[in-house]
Formats: sequence, C-alpha cells, structure tokens
Amino acid sequence: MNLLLAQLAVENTTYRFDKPFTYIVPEALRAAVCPGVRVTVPFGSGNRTRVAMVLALQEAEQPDSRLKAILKTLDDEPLLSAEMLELVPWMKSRYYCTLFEAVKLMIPAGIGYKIVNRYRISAAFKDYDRTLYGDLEWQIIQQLSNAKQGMTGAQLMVKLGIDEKCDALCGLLEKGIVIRENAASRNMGDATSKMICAVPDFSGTLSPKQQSAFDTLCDVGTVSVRELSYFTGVSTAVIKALADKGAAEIFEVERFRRPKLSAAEQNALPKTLSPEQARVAQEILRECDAPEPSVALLYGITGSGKTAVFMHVIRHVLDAGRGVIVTVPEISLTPQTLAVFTAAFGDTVAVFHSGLSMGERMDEWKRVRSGQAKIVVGTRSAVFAPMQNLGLIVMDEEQESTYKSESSPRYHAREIAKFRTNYNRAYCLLCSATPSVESYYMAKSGKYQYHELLNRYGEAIVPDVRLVDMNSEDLYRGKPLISMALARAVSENLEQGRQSILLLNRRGYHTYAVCRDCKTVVSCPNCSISLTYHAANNRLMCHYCGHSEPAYARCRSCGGELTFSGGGTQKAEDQLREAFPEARILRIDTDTTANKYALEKKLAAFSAGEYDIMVGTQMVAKGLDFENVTLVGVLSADQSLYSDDYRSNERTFDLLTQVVGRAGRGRFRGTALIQTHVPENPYLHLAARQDYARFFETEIRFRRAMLYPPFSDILQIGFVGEKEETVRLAAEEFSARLCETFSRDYPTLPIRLLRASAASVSRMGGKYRYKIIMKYKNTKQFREIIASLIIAFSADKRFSAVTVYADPNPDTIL
DNA sequence: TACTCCATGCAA
DNA sequence: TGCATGGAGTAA
Repeated sequence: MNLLLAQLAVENTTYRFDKPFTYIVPEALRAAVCPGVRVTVPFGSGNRTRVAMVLALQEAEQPDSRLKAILKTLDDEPLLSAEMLELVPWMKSRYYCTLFEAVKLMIPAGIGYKIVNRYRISAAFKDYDRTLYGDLEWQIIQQLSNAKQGMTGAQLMVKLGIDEKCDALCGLLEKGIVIRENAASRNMGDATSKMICAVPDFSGTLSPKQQSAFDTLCDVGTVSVRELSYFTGVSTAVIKALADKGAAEIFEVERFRRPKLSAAEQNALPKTLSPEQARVAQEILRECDAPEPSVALLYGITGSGKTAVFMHVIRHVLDAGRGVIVTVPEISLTPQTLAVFTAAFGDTVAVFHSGLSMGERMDEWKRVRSGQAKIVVGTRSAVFAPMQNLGLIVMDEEQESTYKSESSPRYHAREIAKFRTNYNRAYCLLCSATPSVESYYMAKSGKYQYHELLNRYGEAIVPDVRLVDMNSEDLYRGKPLISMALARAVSENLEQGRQSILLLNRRGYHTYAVCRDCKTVVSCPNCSISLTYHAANNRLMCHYCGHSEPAYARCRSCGGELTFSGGGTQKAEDQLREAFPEARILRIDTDTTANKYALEKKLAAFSAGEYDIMVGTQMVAKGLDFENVTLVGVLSADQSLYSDDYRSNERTFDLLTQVVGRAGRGRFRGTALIQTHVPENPYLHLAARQDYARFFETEIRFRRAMLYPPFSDILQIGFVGEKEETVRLAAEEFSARLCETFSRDYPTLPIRLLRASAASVSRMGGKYRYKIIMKYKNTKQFREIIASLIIAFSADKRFSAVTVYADPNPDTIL
C-alpha cells in the first residue's frame, strides 16, 4: 500500500526555517486528515507537540525514514477551503511571514488550540518521604498528587507562584518523579472589558499607590480598569492587588452586542435612488454580472450616497445567490453601520470585529462557513471570511490606513480582496470620497472600472469652506487655539441653535514641555518623543508606549522652570469653555472614550442635541452624519503637512475633505473654517474646494517625479533592537549585502535603494529602530531574492539581537 | 575522569 | 524559538 504524506504549516516556526513540512499520515487517520484540517505533530529534536494545518496531501512510494507521523486531528471537517489554502503560500511570498501566521488570520481566534504543558506525578512514584525533598519540591509533589488530571504550568504558577522553568520542577522532572506532557487545549474565553468598583467600607491597609487608586475609585464610582489606570497612572498589577485585598471588585462586561432587529428598523436607508445613483448602480450591476472578475472604483463626493448605491448592488448579488463581504475602516464599524445592514438584510448578516467575544466570533464564523450568513460586515480581517461562492467584495473608504496591517503578516486588505475576487470570478467595489492615489490612478488608466457620484443626495449642498490665516488673524481673546473668525462663526452657530464640530488631531493638554534654562525637552524614558501633559489626570504621558508619570514643574536635570506649550484637545476644550461659557461642550478622543460604550453614548447624546460643540481628534472627522451640524472648524491643519512621508499630502487632503464633509448634511448649508499658519499650501486649497481631481493631478505628478507608488513599489526593511550601535550596523550591513547582490547577480533589475537610516521615532518602547527603503518592481524574482537575503541575514550571529522584518508598501516610511 | 556551561546548528 | 549536541574548561 502506498504511503500517504501531508504538507503542513506548523505553528511557532520562525521565518528563517518556515516551509511546508512533510509528515506521514498514519493508517488510522487516513479518513480524518484532509486539507484544511488541523492536526498535532511532534516537532523539533525534542518532539514537542505542535499544532499544524494540513495544506496538501500527496502519495509516496518509498517511505523516507526521516519523516515523522501526525499524532491526531483537531477538526472533524476542514476549516479552510481550497481558496484559503492557496492564499496561504501566496501571503508568505508577498508579506514575508510564516505559513502559520497566514493561517491564523483565516480561522477565528476562539477556535485556536494552544499547546500547554501538563504536569503530573509519575504512576511509579511511591517514595513519599518528606525528608528526601526540599520545601518547594515537596509542595509540588503534594499539589500534583492531589490533582488527578495533573496541572498546567499556569495552574502551578497560580497555586505555588513558581515558574515552569524553576529548579525544583526541573529537578523533579529529571528524576522522573514528575512527568510533563503536552497536549492541545482549546483556548476559549470571552473578550470583555474589565470594570472595577470600590468597596466603600473597606478598612484594611493599602500601599501608597493602592491608596491613591482607591481614593480615585471612591470618587468616580465604577470605571473600566483601563481608565482607572489612566487616571491614576498605576499599573494594572496594583489595581489587581486592590481587588485581592478586598478593597474593590473587578467584574467583566460584554463589550459588543449585535444590534436588535427592532432598533435596526429606524436606520433603514431611503429606498429610492436619485437618478444619478440609479444610473451608476445600473452600470455597476452590468459589470458585476459579467463572467470575468473585475475591480471597480466608486468615487463619490461626501454626502453623495455611496452607501445607497452599494447596498443596491449587494442586494442584487445576494439575489443571484452569491455571498458578499463588506469591509469598513475600524472607526466606522459602529452599531449604526451595522443597523443599516441588519435593517436591509436581517439575519443573513454576520459581523466580524475585534470587539466580539471569542464565542461570538466563532459563531459568526461558523454561520458564514455553513452558508447561513450570506453577507459579512467587518474590519480588515473580514476579507478572510470563509464565504463560499463569493460574488462581491465592497471596501468602504478604501484609502483608509487601517486596511493595512502593521504587524506580520503585513498585508493590505485590498490586495487580499483582489486575490479573492480573481479566484471567485467575483467583483470588487472600492468606494471613497477621497480614493487613494494608487486606486484612482488604476481607475484612470483603465485597470479598474470607474464610476462617480458628483452630486450630494437630497437637498444637501456642498459646504462653504474658508482658510483662516493664523499669522495675520487676531486670536480670540488671547486664546491661541481659536481665531476671531472661528469664534464668530461658532457663536453665530450657537445663536441659531445649530451644532459645531471642531477637529484638533492631538490628544492631551500641552503637547510639549521644555526647560526655560537648559532647554531640555521633557521626553519619554523609553521613546525618542516628547511627553504630553494631560490635565485630566495631571500626568505626563507618552502617546507611543503608554508611559505615564505625575507632572512636575521643575526640570529634572537642572531644576529650572518648565515651560509648557502646544495645545491638544483637552486645552481646546478648556479654551472653548472659557470662550463660550453657555455652550455645552463634548470632547471626543481616546482618553474620553476608553470603552466602546462611552463613545456610542456620547455620539448618541450629541445627535440628540444634548451638546452644542463637539471637539475631538480624527475620531470626529470621519463617517459621522449629524443633521444639525452646520459648522466644522479645523483648529490646526498644519501638523501633517510637513512630514517627509510621501503619503502626507494625501492624508492631509483626506482628513480635511472628510471633516469638511461633516458640515451641512441636513437641510442647511454648512460652513467650514480651516485654521493654518501656511495658507499658501496648495493642498489646503484643494481640500477647501473639495477638488479631488485637481488634487490627484498635483499629487500624481509628484509621485511620478519621485518614483513613488503607483510608479514603483516600496519595500521597507526594518531593524529593531536594544542596542543602537548593533541595530545601525545591522541595517548598514544588510544594505551593503543588498547592493552587492543586486549589482553582482541582477544588474538588470530596476531598483532604487535609499541609505539605511534611523526611523523618525528612532527609539520606541526602549528599542532602537532603523530602516532601509527600496523602490522596486514587486515581482516573484525580486521577492525571492529579498526572502533569501532576510533568511541569510537572520542566521548571522552578530545580529542575533536585532529583529529584521520586511514591510511591502508600508503605510508610512518614517 | 566526570561533570557543567555555553556556543552552535537544526527543525520533516 | 527551543532543544540536543559537543567542545572547552574546571574540579577532584
């Protein structure tokens, strides 16, 4: 009888030695092992048990003696379809990730098995003589003798406070008294947020830190653990200790709920399409029904009703019996968004979102795979939904950077969408009011289909936008964040009982503190970045690594007085309160909306007219739709304009266009004021006029001249490590090898290599960062060269303390 | 001679 | 990453 072999993606491999591993399928498992099923296998010289995914099966004549056999299967039926199994190696080659990293994206987190160590007393062990063992050893023996099932490493940690690698345990293992086994165990639990409330009559002793946390807690009542940690600056360990001492209670609440059908009814979209919408929808349907797969860009100015159009298309595809995936950026996956879909499509909608509990995530995943759900709505990872017979993928706001993964596998959802569109002979619809330059270029050059909506739906008209020159404009009563012009507009708006939205894309109170005498900037101990002063908790905080310490007034190095400057949202809120004492002001940023419900509640309250002014970070800039908002103010448009990143123009244009589009979505004409110190900057004027076409013309010329995407692909190779010198050397060495390889072996390949340099935030979380930027043509040959260079490099002992990664078309190249 | 420690290399 | 292997060094 022939031998059956399986190609497996094994978990916990490193990129250096990752590849499909071949295992023997034992006779007994022949029926159960098939592609897409997970198995456990012995791996490595110690034959430790690991989870692996079956990628493919093959027959073999003669058995190779080096091959090991599969231990058992973990699934009764395949988790991955042929399509997904094909996508796995595709992703490995493009994103320089391991096979199993790709697999993990495609299966719901709750379904994951983890390999855990279990310890139990050897059956042969009889020698219960206390005098033979040390205290700790004896405790371990006692504990394990009592546990029939044995104990996991984690359980031992909890009971005895010992590490799995401690001497006592290792000693017992060596003597054969304790036996270690490892087995796959299901890791299921619920993604909830931890809330904490004080036990008021608590009368024990507390450490100073615990006391301060306790006092705060008594003042505020119930808060999330995260918020408490923000306000008091203590670590979660301190908070936990508080609960252990009985001073507080920690409980969990579900973070996310599916909208009820009844609530959804109110959010139904208008049933009728405008003539323009109907015409575009018809065109799209025609392409959609064509047998060939295609990608299309739907450009529609803000308020033109793109949603209504693609809902129409979705309906059509569903009616034809095919499945639909809709992706939205993180920020716009709100209960309102879901309600729109639930209202239109009822129970056939499944939701993919990081806020779901693991159980829910798994349920939704199964509903999709089984075909009960025909439409998936979710964020980036929803493009991997196990939809059979996929007919349509809609990407709303396709330019959003949340579609690009910032950790391995560093994929872009748009690329995965295109792969699936081709595989399924389906249709991919990219939607945006400010498309990415790359997508618009593809549409203009005929690689994508192109459709546009140029009129606002209903009576809404495009807002009137003005730039306010902060160099010449008088400030309102000495308030540096608010100009006279903006103050007048806000006050008029208040008088008319309308609402205003103000954008300031920086959190905190003061964004900068510097010593008057020695000019030292107060910066994070772990990152090369200045600390932001937060008035809400009187602390200095790092927005990169989360470091936080109590604020102080005197310079740490010379004792001089600190000068605080730079305004964030907290300061803006303060100044607005002083300027408009009668106005009801709402601040929205990640500090005020630590949990999901807080944001929901606040937006609902604003929508109900309980506030007059909303001031916030980019959270307020996108996707919100409030009838009564007629004024939008951008407090400072300047931050993103002068960074070196090649996408900064695009980002500025996008943000401004979007936020301006929040004004006048109802019956009244909207106004927008953009405050800037550089009123001559052309991109501000283009955004003010909402002139995407001209923006594109300007930008594409720059991209062509500089050979940036879409005229080349970019690869960033990043180096991270503790010692700056080593990291720098690693980057330089890699750069040298790159040059050498390309000039010696592939002199004909077009490539531009930029010198290795420190990342713009050169230190983050205590680690130094360097990068190499390359402009090249993303071909198979090129990718293979890079992959082999990375593998060779990570084998170099000199740089073992440096991690290398490759990021194709990164979101930023800073 | 026996044993520990660490650098090295490999994973099916 | 994590484990086995073996050579170097050390103690007896």
